Amino acid sequence: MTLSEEDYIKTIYHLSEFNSKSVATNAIAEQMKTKPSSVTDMVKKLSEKSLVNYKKYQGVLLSEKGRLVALSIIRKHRLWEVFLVDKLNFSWDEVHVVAEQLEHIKSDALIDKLDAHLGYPKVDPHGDPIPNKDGVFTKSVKKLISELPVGSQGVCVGVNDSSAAFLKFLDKNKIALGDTFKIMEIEEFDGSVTISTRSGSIRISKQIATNLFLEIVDEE
Amino acid sequence: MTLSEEDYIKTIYHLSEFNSKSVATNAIAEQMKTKPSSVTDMVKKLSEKSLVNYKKYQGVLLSEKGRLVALSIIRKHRLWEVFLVDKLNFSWDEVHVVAEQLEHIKSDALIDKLDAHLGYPKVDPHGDPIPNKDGVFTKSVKKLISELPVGSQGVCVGVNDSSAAFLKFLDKNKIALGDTFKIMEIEEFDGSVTISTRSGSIRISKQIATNLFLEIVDEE
DNA sequence: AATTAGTTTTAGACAAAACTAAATAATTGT
DNA sequence: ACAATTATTTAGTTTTGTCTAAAACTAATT
Repeated sequence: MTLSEEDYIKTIYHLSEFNSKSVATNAIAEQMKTKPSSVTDMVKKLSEKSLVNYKKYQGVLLSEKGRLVALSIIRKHRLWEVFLVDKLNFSWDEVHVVAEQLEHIKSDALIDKLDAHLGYPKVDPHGDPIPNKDGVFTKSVKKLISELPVGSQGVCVGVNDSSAAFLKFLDKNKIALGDTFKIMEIEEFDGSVTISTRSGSIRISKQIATNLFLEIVDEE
Repeated sequence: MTLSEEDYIKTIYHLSEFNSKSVATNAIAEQMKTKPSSVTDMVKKLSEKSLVNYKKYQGVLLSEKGRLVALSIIRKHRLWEVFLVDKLNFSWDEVHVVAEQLEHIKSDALIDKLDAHLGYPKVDPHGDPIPNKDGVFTKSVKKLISELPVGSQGVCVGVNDSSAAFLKFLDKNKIALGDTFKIMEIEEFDGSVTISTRSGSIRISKQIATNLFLEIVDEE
């Protein structure tokens, strides 16, 4: 597998992760900042290696073989992210770019030993699940606060908006990654949400609630 | 810098590491398992970027700029080797191939943090020195036992011959990487050497002495 | 000084992965 | 239903790094 092939496989996986419809050439091109014609070429090549199922004008879907390749790349990406945050003290929002490079390192032994070194983590620093060697993983349970019902409880694992202003707001309100929150009350009128934290209850506006991800603990 | 350019720079560095003569096109080709014509093409390209000094038919030498690039790649390679051995429990002889991939990861922050995480090591698992950020490093003090005078003391950091038979011999005689040895006596007649180890003195043949590297501690 | 053996460079070609421009298929709005 | 729009593919180039084969150079020998 070339680096480029791996990147296409990964992109196709992510584009079909939720809606399991076939993926459009244009969507891939846009995501990868390349041109649709380049996508067509590569998709033909991947199809010949039976990594994707492809028919002209019909979009693509990963084959089972392709899906396993994608999951092995994602496994590597997420394990490296855990390493960068837990062992090298990177902050959660700096790791993606470096992990995009590290995910292409080819060595099964390396990944096995890294996994062991990290204590077989189940999720990466953004709360996304880490597939095991066989591509098996628990569904993501990462949700925006605004999507959760009263009573939900979870660990804050990420933000949508990483502007300086927003991060400053979080800091001021003593909200940090890794904190555990519980949804106490949802105000129907304006969508604001009251959450309880270690340091007491606070009310956050709808805008904040649509920018904070929790990883829910009591779900499988 | 492309991956390929980095590999050429590194190879040229190693070929001129000891004899500071200019490096022959053929030598580079042989080392890199490529053809002399390919080397010429690349060397022209590197010359245009003033990474090497090159005149037709005269061989190449790294420029100061090129030397610093080489040292930064070597720094990365050796730091990753330390990581693989110290943190992931790879054995000293498995790490080179993986480190050849890891050395190309581009992130200054990553290398700084890795360096700190490893405790700012001075040498890699083979006893080779690790350049600092500015390309400064202490000369290698790695020597074969057969090259050392009586009284020398050092840490065993590597072997020349990594055949199963040789490794088995070392195991049987309780010689392992990381052990400290002192040269007690050299037999002129057959070149055999008596060394003291933690577990007592043993005599090793000249053949063994020319296959074991020590890193000398009391030298600059 | 000429020959020869070995090394290095040139020239032309190829594969991979991208591109542009043009052609063709699919979809959508009226 | 069909014209207009949008999406996709085809065809032909470009770039990077490689290759082979042939030409040119260097150095050593006669």
